Amino acid sequence: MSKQKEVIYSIVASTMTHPTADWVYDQARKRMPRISLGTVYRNLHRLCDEGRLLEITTKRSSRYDANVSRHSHLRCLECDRLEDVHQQDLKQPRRIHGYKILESRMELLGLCPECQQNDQT
Amino acid sequence: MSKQKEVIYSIVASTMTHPTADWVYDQARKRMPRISLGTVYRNLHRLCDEGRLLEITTKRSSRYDANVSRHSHLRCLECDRLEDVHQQDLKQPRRIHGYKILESRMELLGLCPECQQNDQT
DNA sequence: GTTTGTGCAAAAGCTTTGCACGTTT
DNA sequence: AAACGTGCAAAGCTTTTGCACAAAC
Repeated sequence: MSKQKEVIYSIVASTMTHPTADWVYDQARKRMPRISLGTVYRNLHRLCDEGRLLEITTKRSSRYDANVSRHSHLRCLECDRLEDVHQQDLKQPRRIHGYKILESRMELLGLCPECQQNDQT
Repeated sequence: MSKQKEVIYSIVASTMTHPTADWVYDQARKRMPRISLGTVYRNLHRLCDEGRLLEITTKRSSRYDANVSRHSHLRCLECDRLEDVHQQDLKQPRRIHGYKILESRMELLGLCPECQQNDQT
């Protein structure tokens, strides 16, 4: 684990804001002024591959989360703010954490039949 | 409703593949060779604003869906294929439409307290 | 000394936008 | 003519990548 990777992980782990790569880069430069954005992206990907971070795809950009346990997200349609929601909070329907809920989407992620077959090859 | 907008809507409505803007552009050019990609993007956005299309954000790009009724999505982690899932199909847990399910995410979309306040101003 | 990671800069998507022109009313 | 939509091209943003160099093993 390189010094850079360690710093990047600790930055993501230290916040609840689900930061973008660019925000992580800005923070990282405070500690390592010569770090490059490419390095930030490379390490964020590696950390995701290792299962230490979660990547959440947003309209504008990807966001990263050090909480890799099973949970859902609450996103503001206006400012793109992203928050964690725990399972037990999901009982109330129209209002959670002060948000006015307008839509909910369930996304199931996996492998389609074709890709499962290709994997065996 | 301009001729271009009509063509764009009908292309999205004619497929179940949740196409990207680029794919829509390719199809549209077959009918209107001089249509531009900018026009495709502009009209896709207008159609979303009018509630006639749904935009689904993917890692790679945005995808569009003419089925605006409440439903969930099934996405292949490998090839990015996207399919609709109906509520009643969600009972079986690990396998749906032949997909091997690896993760599921619920996303709640709405307005955060701050944006609700700004809206009133 | 081989492997792995880095900084830098360029390139590669996808998407948006300024502008002049065309269409519609 | 005023309002709106278009085609084209340029620009904008996020993300990826090739390369030479540095660090780690």
